[in-house]
Amino acid sequence: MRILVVEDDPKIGRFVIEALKQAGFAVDHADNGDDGLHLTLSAPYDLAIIDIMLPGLGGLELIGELRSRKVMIPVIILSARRSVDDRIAGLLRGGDDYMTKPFYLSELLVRIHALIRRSTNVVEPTRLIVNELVLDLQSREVRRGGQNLALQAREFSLLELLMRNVGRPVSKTMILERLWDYNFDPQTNVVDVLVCRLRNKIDHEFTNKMIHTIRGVGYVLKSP
Amino acid sequence: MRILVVEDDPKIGRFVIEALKQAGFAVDHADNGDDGLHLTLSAPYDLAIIDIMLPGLGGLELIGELRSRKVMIPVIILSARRSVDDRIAGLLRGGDDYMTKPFYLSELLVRIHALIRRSTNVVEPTRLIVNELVLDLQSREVRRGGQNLALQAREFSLLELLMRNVGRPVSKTMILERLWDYNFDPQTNVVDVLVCRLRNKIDHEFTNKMIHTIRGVGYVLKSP
DNA sequence: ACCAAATCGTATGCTTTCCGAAAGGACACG
DNA sequence: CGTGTCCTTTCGGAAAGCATACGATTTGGT
Repeated sequence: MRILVVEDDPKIGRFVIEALKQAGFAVDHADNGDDGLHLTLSAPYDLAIIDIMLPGLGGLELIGELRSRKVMIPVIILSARRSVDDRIAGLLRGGDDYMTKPFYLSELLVRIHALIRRSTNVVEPTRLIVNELVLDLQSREVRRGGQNLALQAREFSLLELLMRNVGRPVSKTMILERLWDYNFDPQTNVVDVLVCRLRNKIDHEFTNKMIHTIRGVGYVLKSP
Repeated sequence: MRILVVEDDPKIGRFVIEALKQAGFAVDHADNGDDGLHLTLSAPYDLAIIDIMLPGLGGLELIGELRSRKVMIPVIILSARRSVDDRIAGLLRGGDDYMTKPFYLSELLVRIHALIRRSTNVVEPTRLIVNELVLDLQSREVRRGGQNLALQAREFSLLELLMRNVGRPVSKTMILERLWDYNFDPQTNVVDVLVCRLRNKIDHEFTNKMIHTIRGVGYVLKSP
């Protein structure tokens, strides 16, 4: 899940970004409206969190631009004021939400999940299960056949991605985009290495391998 | 949820009222005991926050009046003094609480929610138990395997937070937000230090460690 | 009111753990 | 059989976490 945060206050920005990363999202950040617009147009985000008060292109204008260009990602608006401005109300579609500062992070997270659920029409499960492989998103635990596996952050995200696409191949580019910052261009074989590391933990001591390579395309997770 | 604040110090009063409003409560304010009494008798509040030192009718007398008229709303008493006065103790019912100034806003909010939960007959456990670890919310005592542990206020809160989320990781940002005030400057390692201190008391002399680190995310409490 | 003790945020090094980079071998496919 | 893709291992810098020390502030007792 990729989230764009458009917020100029460095303190709040850092705070929110840090929290979202810890919650397992891929997060990009813009500290003004113009950069925000460019990013949204160039990368596929699942959600945007936009402050109203921005230098240059304001939050409202930004949203207006997006809507007029038919970019329909759900938006959470951050505002310092308590009451909902009419202009804000006008811009918000059904898939949007509104929060006043200060807010509790837990509340922000709840709303994010609600919005994503609504916009994708999918009930977000707390655990992913593929055959004997179980990944618990809440406790961040991974088990294969009763055995607990200690994955690190990146490996965990990769496995999550693979499990959400059981049977469907996931391309290397896809993995790159989902797990690393958008403008990260590795000249190296990071993805290969990551897959290798994940395999060592998931497949190595099992006869039935679950991660398969599709040459020239990417990888698939298959239940044996 | 309607809350009445009876407080004559304008600075503290504004501070608390603002915070409560932002937390989503409807707040009324009286700056002396007599007005406080009239308001309580004329409007149905879910909770009252009453300062002890008041001009005119004092906080204690106000509570006494309320109780003798069978107005049974839960009360949070604010006092400048550290020790619990006997007269206060006598007036407090089960549904009341007590705080000394200065206090952390976050703590006030926690107590408000606890009180409202209690008074609305949602069962609120008085003690949290995770395996051999017992935390008593009322007496504020913590024991692990019969052994009594002396925790600081912050350590206590942290342990409470962890115990309420057994098995679920609690992110550092979450801890910051819950134990300190909103967007407290996270440039330091307060959380690390606090966790370290708590560990020394909870885990240090035990073989089964209960607090585990999840790199890049936060901490979990696990029963061994 | 004063002093000792306790508390708690900050600063600072140390240790551990990640994870990207690189390189060479293995394998698949034409 | 040759080329290109993929796998695996190793290495080192960087980051995250841990522990300790210090000092400002608060607390509590005389």
